[in-house]
Amino acid sequence: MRSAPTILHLDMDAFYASAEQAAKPSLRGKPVVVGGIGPRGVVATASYEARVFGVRSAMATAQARRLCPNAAYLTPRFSLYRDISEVVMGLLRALSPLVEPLSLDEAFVDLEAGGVEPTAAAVRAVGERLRRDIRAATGLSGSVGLAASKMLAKIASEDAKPDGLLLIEAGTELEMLRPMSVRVIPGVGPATAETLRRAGINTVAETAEAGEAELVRLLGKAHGSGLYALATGHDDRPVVAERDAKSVSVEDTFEEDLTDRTRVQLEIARLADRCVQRLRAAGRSGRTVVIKVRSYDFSTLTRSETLRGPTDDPAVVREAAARLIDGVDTTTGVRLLGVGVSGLADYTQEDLFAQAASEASAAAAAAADAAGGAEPARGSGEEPGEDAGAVERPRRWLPGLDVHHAEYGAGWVQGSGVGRVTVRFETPWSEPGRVRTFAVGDPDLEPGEPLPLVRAALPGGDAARPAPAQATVPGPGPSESTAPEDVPGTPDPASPEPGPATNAAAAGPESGPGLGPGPGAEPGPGPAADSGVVSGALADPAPEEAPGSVADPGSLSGSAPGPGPAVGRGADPGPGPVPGGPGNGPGPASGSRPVPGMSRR
DNA sequence: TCTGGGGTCCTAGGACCC
DNA sequence: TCTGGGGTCCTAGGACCC
Repeated sequence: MRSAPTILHLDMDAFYASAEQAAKPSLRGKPVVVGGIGPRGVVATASYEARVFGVRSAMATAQARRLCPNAAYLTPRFSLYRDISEVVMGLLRALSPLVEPLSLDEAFVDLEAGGVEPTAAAVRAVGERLRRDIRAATGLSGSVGLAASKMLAKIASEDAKPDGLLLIEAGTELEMLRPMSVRVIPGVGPATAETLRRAGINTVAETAEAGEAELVRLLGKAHGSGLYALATGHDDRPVVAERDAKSVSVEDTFEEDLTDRTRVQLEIARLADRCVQRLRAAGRSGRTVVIKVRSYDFSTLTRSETLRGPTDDPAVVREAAARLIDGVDTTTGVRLLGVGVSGLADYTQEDLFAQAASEASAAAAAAADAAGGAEPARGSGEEPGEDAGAVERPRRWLPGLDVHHAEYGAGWVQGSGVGRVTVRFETPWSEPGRVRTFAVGDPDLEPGEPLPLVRAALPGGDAARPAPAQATVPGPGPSESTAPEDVPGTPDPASPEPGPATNAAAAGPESGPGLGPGPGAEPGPGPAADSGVVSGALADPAPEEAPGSVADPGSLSGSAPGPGPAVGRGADPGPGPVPGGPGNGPGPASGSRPVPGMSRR
């Protein structure tokens, strides 16, 4: 443990949800839930406004809908989050060469290695400036923890949320730590906490007092002694930049359990291909192929096979995966299938044949796969049955998706169904926009790309101020990089509507076209993933889609068509003036309250 | 309307070798 | 002709994290 709080931990506040609110002015100040939309989806991030209703990360989306029916339910747009993350990580790297990202929205920074004077005052100043810079560059807030060890810096940032900074003075660590629940210690999850609880250990102080021998007896060697060290404030884990991945895997949960053996084999082959594409994209090859099978009852098993040498050949991985699935009984129903490769080596063999093959498949697979890799409930259109090739995918207007209209400019799909698509025309820098409805085949409407949240966040840029109409070009570095991939492939089923309007949306169509598997469902063997998306959001009658809301004609007028009564939440954005309803300040961060042991993202 | 997707690390038993 | 010990690799499962 250092003698000065020179380890910084940054955690962006409600990252995905905040990014969506920043991108969609009509959602600011309103509950937003980002995650899987389908019947088996889970919440990735809930905005603070949604947390007030009890919505939490990792909760089933279905439960979230019950708790907070008026929230806007959006599918994640990873390309956007990745772009924002790159900007943030860039700011961190300007502070020190030692930056250790933990995910898109979290990282440790070793300020000492960055030459920051090891005093509380200097370190605090760096943290405050960082928070300002992040807000200026991304429009989002992040919380900062500063302490003498990784564990404490992380605990501090959690405590500082939202939109805060907490520095733990050297020497005061134990006193702050001891009364806390042992769950604050990284590595202590539900199972470990329960084991400890049964032994009468609930707090950090009790953990320390139990002694190392007792902890090892209860939890095993590594875990026990590791926990003892952390509980007594000993944490010398260094901040390490750049760690090579040790495995690559892909998996899909199906909307309905698979029972057909042929279908299971087909999905395994597809997953193997997607996995290899990712492996190759990373310039790696691997030696051990693993498949994962989750049954109808959620029990999960894995089977693996180690090859004689590393490979990045899709046929080899596909065959290994096929052999493995052959030995698994799937007659009772399969909920999830996965394929992974571990024992990674740097990709060396570079024969032309492989190269060509990879490029060929790239085109076909790129969109679908990239989307797949990035999107949970993707429904990228993987064509049923057939093989790659799918150049002509039916256009789907899934809620949340960015679009561009020849006349009205940039906007996003709020919902679609029955041959229509409703779009809200607004950009990150505009006022909340209006909603308009078009026929799904309207030639003036086309898929768009995520727009940068802050104008001119990049080099070339500097756009003084907004010029709404011009939504297109400003692709600043970041959004440009990945955007192309997933835009098209990214189906975002989402839901609907901000505030009160949501109701309308929900009510309307949802009931309309019959929810769920009704009659229309079963559109075929579509890949589950596929169906996932479509039916995901809401109804899904025809093969078309119909998630989201159908737009309410009412919204054309701009005002909230709403269900009149609408729960008290803010006024409808419509064209209206400032959104933030009554209580909430505009900032996403505001209405919040940290909720103790609460969520991550 | 139970429970995503992408990872990491640890444990434990068996095979195999010396 | 019951029987030791150690090391490494492989497989399977589980806990945990974001």
